Amino acid sequence: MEIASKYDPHAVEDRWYAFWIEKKLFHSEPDDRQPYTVVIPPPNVTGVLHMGHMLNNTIQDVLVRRARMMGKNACWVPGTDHASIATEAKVVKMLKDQGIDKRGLTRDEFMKYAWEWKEKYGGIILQQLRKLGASCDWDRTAFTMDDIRYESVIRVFCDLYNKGLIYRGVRMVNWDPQALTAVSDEEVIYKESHGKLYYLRYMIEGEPGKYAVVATTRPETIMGDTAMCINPNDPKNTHLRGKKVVVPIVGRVIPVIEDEYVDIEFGTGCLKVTPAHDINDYNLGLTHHLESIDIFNDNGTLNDNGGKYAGMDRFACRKQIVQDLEEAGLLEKVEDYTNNVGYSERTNVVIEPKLSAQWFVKMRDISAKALEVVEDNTIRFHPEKFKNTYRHWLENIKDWCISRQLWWGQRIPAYYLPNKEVVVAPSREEAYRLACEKYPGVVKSADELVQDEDVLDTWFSSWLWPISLFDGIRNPDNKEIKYYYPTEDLITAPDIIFFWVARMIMAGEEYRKEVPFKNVYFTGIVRDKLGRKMSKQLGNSPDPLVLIDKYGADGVRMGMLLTAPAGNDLPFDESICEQGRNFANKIWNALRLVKGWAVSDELQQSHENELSIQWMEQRMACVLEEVERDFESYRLSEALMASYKLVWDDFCSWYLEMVKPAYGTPIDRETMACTLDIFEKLMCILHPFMPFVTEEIWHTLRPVCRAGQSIMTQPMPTSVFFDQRFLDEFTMAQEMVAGVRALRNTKGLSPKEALDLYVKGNAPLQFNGIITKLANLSKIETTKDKMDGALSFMVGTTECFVPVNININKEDEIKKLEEELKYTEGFLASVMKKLGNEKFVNGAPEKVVAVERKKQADAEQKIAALKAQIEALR
RNA sequence: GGGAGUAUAGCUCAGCUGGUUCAGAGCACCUGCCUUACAAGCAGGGGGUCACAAGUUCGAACCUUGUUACUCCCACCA
Repeated sequence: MEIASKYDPHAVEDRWYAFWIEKKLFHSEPDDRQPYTVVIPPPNVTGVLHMGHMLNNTIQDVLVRRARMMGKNACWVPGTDHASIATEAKVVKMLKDQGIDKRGLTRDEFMKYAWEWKEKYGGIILQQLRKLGASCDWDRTAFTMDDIRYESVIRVFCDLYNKGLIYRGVRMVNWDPQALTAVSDEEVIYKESHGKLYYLRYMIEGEPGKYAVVATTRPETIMGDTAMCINPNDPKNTHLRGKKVVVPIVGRVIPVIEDEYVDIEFGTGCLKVTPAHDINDYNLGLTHHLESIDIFNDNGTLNDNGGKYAGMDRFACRKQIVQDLEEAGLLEKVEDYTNNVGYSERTNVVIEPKLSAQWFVKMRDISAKALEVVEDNTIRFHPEKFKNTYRHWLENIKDWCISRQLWWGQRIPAYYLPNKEVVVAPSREEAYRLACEKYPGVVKSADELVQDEDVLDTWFSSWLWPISLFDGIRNPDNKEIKYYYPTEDLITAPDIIFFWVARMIMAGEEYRKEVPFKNVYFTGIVRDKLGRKMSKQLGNSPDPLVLIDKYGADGVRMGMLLTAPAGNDLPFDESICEQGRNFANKIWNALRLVKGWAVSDELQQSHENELSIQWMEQRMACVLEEVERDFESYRLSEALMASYKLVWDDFCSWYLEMVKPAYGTPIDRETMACTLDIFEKLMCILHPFMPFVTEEIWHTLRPVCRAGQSIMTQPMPTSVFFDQRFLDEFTMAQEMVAGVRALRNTKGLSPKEALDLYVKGNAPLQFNGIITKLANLSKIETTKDKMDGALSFMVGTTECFVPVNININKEDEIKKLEEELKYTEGFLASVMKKLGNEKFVNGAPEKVVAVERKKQADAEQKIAALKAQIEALR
């Protein structure tokens, strides 16, 4: 059979993915096996695959595939998130491009367009995940706004409302003037920005010519000023007590109030108070019962309260008002100033604090248990340091603003009566019944009820995800939720620990009385070579599909995993995918080698081959133990590295060379069978990391037996007992081989020329045959005496001699030996110093002292040998 | 402003309870090889004051304190 000398992922990947789908190998149904459930962090339905998704989903796939091979009923549920703001913005833009203005549409018309858009363009990302090899149960694909999830969200809203955990209130919220909606605190990104600090003169009423100076970064908000505030302990402003001042330009007379909130050191110690447009001013307004004057329209332009500036954009107004102040002589000075300004995460416009009526979830009670289960490790965080972040947030938690002034989302099931009362119910009909019950005679038909215009925050759907995916809100006792919940591992990025992770834990406690997952694995953030976060704006993110095309899905998966320890940022450089690609090719060529061997039934298995197999199996057991430990502690990159070295070094570089028959000669059947077994097991170990190439090779190794089957469902090899002493002895044999090779290298001896090897001291005699083969020796003998005129090297305390025909440069040899002697003597000296220290000998554990004595003996022996060799050369 | 974390080879990282020849791995690099599986390869090799300083200890990459640098999170003083 002809096998191409280079592995070509293109020919393989799509074929096997189709095969897995066809055989329904990703699909899970509840059965007797132990469940292993993972829910995907639902990507935005509008999203396209980026490197963060690649990392995140590769990790999930590794865990899921491994669990499946370990005999668990693995279920990885995919889906997408409706992403209110992002999606609505995209649809609005699309409509605009078609010349349609959203404001000219009814809600229903808009929703129709939005759903059409979603059906047409949404979920591309799920298609892309297939290229990566993701073994999601696609039959279960869900959407946060499909019927089950929509209804679940509505039910939860009603339930929490009835429990008194949801309320409507007027609060200062973060207003996004572009998206025209409130956003939660978590969606505001503060960025340092360079602005100006304006010093404005507020004339004191009744004292002509006298004024107080106020420093502000936002002079346009003076129209909303309803007080000036000073600190009662501020000596420089005592003269302002009880006075009234005149707001510049506006002319309104406002009182001077006193509050310790004001920082005496900042500016002049005078603060203008604009309760409608600053959260701190708002709080001052509450304490001092100030009037609130809202000067902005929802889109960030000034409203009628802005007087002559009405209709202007807030930033244009700032410019104009500064000019007007200057002309009026009311601008004292302007300084450069750097402060933090909040931007909307979604639209990147400056957030405007705004008073408005919104719906909130009371967080205090609902969050208490959520802290506990993480503190007591019912849910484990990997890495653990994120517990700190989590604790800090929960201990300072604020109520969650869940209403959004958008159409794309679950519409809030609150209905207003003509008498301004509100009822909350899952449907208009039920709301009507409820209204009749609570306020008899107020409404005559359901049509009279006016439903709240707002939709719910997208996270208000996502927080139910692990439950709603299995319909556990609507049917809390159904078979699926009982089987699959709680899920096992959650893989997510640390930046949504509050948005999502914390809230899922709360929802889990509230609706299942149980945690939603047992482990949370926080991935790092994928950055570029310069350490910048990869983002669309910067254009520094490679297209994952192009990478897959270039290096193969297996290559990219491996590249990502190799440098991605949990919680560490991943400085991604495309070149690391090469390592993955090269590895796939390496295994591929091992396949070519093995498949090229002719098998003979006549041949007896040699002792060397038997030993080689024994070693390889033990070595595999040893590494498996390590891999299992790594998986238990979620150290995936280490598990992969250990597997990588097992295959490349132990299997390819050593084992295959050991059993490889001489060119043109066959291999015995027994060794061939064992080699295939080992090779298959290695493919199983690698399968979770590199699903495609391992499936292809697994089939090619034994095409007839494996037809119609998949490596996916093979049992994962587990570690068994291994003899460490045997492995150590082999290590010594390896060192002897390496010693001979090094001699050839430094002395320019051809690898083709067979050499003799004489060994003085301890040697792993049982491996002589193997050493002979790998080092290309004609013979290997033990000797009691050192040999003159031969090249030499040492393995531990064992001396090895290789007689050669070339002239030995005695000076060079002596120099080399003397260097080693010097090092060993230094080493011995440090050992002796330790052993000479009474406190050490008495204080250290016996075992440690014994080790030191062994070091001493070995070093002394080595020094004697080196000295003798030098002497002989002289 | 508050908190957390990190600092080990050119790069990315291991290094567990302080003690094994403990200073490691992979990549990169250097040298020699197209050896009939693989140059996406083989064989061999060089490379680190474990950020800095002090302390604890018989013994410190590891524990303590301080210093410096970087990263992240939270808060949002106009």
